[in-house]
Amino acid sequence: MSNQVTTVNGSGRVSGDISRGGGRPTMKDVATRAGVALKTVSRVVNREPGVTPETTQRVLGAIEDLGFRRNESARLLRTGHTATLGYIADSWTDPDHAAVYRGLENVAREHGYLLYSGSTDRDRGREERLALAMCARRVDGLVISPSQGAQDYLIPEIEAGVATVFVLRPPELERADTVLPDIVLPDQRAGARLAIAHLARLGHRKIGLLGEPAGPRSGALRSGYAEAMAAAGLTSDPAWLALDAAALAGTSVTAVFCANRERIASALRALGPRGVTVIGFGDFKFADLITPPVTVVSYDPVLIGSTAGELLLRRLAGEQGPPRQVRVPVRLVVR
Amino acid sequence: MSNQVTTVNGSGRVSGDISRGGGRPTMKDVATRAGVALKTVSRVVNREPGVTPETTQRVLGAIEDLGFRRNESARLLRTGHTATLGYIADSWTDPDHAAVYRGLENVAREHGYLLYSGSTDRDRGREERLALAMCARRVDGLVISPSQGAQDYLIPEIEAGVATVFVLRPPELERADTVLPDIVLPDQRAGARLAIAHLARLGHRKIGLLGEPAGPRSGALRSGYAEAMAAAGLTSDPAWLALDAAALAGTSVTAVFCANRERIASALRALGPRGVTVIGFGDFKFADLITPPVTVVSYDPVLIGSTAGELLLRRLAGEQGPPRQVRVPVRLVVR
DNA sequence: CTGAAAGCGCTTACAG
DNA sequence: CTGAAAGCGCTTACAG
Repeated sequence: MSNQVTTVNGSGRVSGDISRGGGRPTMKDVATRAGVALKTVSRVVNREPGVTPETTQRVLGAIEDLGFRRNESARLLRTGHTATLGYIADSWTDPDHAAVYRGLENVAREHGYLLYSGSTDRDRGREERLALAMCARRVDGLVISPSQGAQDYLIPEIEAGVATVFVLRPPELERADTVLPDIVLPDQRAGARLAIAHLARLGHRKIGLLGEPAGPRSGALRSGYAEAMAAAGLTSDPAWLALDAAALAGTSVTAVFCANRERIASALRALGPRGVTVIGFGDFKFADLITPPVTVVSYDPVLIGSTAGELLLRRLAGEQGPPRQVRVPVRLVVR
Repeated sequence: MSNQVTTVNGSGRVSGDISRGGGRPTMKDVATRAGVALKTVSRVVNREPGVTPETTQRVLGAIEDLGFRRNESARLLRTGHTATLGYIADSWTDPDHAAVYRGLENVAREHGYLLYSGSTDRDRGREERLALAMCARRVDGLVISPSQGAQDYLIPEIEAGVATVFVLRPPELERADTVLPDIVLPDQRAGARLAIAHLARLGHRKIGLLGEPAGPRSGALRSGYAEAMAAAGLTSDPAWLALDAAALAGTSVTAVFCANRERIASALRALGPRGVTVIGFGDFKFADLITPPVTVVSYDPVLIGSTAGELLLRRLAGEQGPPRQVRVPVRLVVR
């Protein structure tokens, strides 16, 4: 797409130029104008009792006249906490990460927290820089989708009291709560079992796997697949494990199990109307409009976000105890 | 989907309970430990010149021993700005709003800004509360996707120096920069023209409109459609303007122009394999997998976000002048 | 009912 | 090269 943009100045009806104003009024200014002490302004602003109606009116008048709005950052500096949480996602264009944010924000809003956020594109360096920048601003808590690699940089922060919850993928660090879908835990293959069992029920016996090219996580998926095949009473040809989209059309498999949305799309594009059943991890918008129909293993990412938020708030409320591992159920969306 | 989640405590291998630590070391603590004045610690931390290597080493040692990390919020309070921008979106599950965030974050990261963010679900009250909460934290700038209604609550903030840019939809307030796709400006119907002209080229003469049910924006779309029909030399039946998904199947139209992604999906679901051509605003992931193929009018939301960020930075750098209206081009994705 | 002082954790302006 | 004091905009603890 073209990067060209068009700029038009003014609308012909506007009041004038935009210029940066100078200096906001402070409580001190309000106090001077109202002829009271700083502390009295503070009392009025905080609705503390023990101020006569007349004084209150004078102060409120001065606030109105000056357009005073309290500097929350200054208040929070004195108070010790910041009423801020941070969220570090992979990417805003990944629907799961965006949906986790929605769930987290719901909880944050209800409890008066504001959110810092940023994305890493799965770059560990960006993850660390973002997390430490948020900690330097003294966020009360952090929700992180961990990139590949250790999270040791967080240990001093956690010890200093930053509540931390990892979501969506298991972290290496074992000193924080986690909220994961039931498909990524090493000892639980609920997702793979659901999918393979469904295909077996439909009569499929030759089921291929379209996974990640390589890396530490591809092994977990493969063993999950193997386990699920065995559980369904099926044997798997080693060749079915090493599939990529191009090889797919040349095999004898009648169904293919895909690691994620991108793989589902690759399989559909490679196969065309060949009658091979496609199933995989991750539902997506308007998936119901695709022919042939594609069944998916799905979970509720919004629930992951809200659960992470609630875990965070409980820790901030003082809950002690070992790290919690919360599993969000997966389900089959049959099409 | 079930709301049931499973919690497991501990992993059997962890070092112990999670507990909130107490108190971070401050510069004062570092100064005491290093046997220097506060100001000297500040010099070392800020890499100011004029500190002997020996003193520097003592201070760095104390920082290391204590695990000191400067409180950025306190520094910024003194400095006067916050190096923070705010982004207020409709919803994180709307791909356009998430993509705008990506573009904005790219610019923010390069320039050392952190981002507050929140979503409104198109609720004006939430928009106002979020924006004012961010201003109370003294964000330097704000990027807002405006909900229905006036944005007058922002006037004092803009006058106090909060740089503001509206994105995606035109605001009522005329005192801020805007970055909009070329389809929503009242005097520019590029998007509608592109779509209708394309259909006319394919030989369609009876083209329906599947728009918003009602409201102030449905009128704009209808006149855009009418204008585009006239520009293509076609006449439009009033009945084709009042379509909903259910009525669609009963009309004689051979093509239908849809206001947004949701309408595209409704049309496809209602029509099935009926041979009516569907076209509309808004591309989406895996749209190429849908049969019959659907052509869309699209734009680059990431570019909207980065452009908004650059506009913001220019204002923060002191640029004066009338509000700028930036238009991001739309294009046809033919399928 | 109201206020003067000290402090949150840092930087700025000035002195030695 | 180093430091003591004042201040960013607020709240806390105490006094009258």
